[in-house]
Amino acid sequence: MMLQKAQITEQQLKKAQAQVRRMAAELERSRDLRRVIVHVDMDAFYAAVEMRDSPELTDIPMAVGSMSMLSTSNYHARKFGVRAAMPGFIAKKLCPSLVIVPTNFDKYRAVSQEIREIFADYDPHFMPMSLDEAYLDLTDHLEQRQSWPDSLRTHFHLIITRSNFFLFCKEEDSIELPQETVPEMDLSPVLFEDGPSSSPCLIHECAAGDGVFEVFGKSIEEAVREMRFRIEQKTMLTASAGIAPNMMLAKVCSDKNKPNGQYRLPSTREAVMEFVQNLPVRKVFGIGKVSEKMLNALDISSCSHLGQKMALLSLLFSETAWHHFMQVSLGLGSTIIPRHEERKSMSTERTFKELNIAEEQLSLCRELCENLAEDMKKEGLKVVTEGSLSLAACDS
DNA sequence: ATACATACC
DNA sequence: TACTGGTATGTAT
Repeated sequence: MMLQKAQITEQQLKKAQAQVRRMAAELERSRDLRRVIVHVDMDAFYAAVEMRDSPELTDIPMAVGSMSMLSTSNYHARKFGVRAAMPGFIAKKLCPSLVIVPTNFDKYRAVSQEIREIFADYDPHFMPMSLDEAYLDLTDHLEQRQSWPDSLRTHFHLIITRSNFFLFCKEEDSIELPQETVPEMDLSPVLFEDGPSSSPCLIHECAAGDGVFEVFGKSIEEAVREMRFRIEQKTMLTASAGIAPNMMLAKVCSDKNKPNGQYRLPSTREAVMEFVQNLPVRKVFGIGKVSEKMLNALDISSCSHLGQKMALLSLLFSETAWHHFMQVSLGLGSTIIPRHEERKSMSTERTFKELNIAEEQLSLCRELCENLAEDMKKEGLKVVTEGSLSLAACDS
């Protein structure tokens, strides 16, 4: 690429510059700042679930995974440089006291289901990206919200008092509470005891002073704060969120005040351009280790550099890659969240189904691959991906 | 069409 | 001792 770069003439660059200007103007015309896109991301998800369920893990560095590979680590462990996608045995060298907990996928799936129920209240067409994160379009919710009474924006705190008294609320629970406790609420608060020595009058005290419930406002920030609050009440886990006019920016914003925070990028061209100027290219979804290295070699590390070198990039990268860079440098991204149901995925099952592969054939392929893997190990060869091999065998 | 590469969680 | 596994998409031939 550097060789190619050296052969570029002044004239080529000039011509490209004109092209870039035309494209920028066209993209600018397509800019849409009307949508409110939110990216929600659970904080250190797997690790947080394990810490929640095992209190002895809360104050120590821990990670979820195995000696071969870690999925994620808690913030304590991150101080030692222990990261997701790091082999456990290397993490142990960085942090000898690290506790590694095996993954409990079923548990994370269950928690994921819980948070998705909350997401659906704000955007029935939200797009889950993994068990712990999702994109939501809050534009419609926000419009509805403006005419909502306070009661629909009221949510209950979980209170743990000295006498082990809990009060919290779930809309779907139907357990009755004495009327005088929380007046004028559509929601039914639930009251239950978790200790022998408790007195109901505590509720009155809390309701009057400490704010057992909270009324959230009508702004986007309040709506997102409310959503995060509900997630925390329901799962005892925290989430971070980013609010922006498109998916690309929302994703970056959700990382800004992590953990347990949120960040809103105002929906104005000026704010977006300002934000994008100082944004390291590596932060952008789709620009990974390799692309970063290539861009760095061209003295590009932030998105402002990206914008300055678009003409050069058009001569070195493919049309699609260049187009992506172009969008990024202008702070543009998708404002339409592909609908959950409409997204077609090439799942393993689907592949098998479409290729008309019988369960029998599949297990035969798997067996074949297992045998092959065995033989390879005997020969001292490294087996990288057994699962994908069986899929490849079927594919062929 | 196929293989290989990059990226994401 | 030990460096994933699943999915999507881009690039090269």
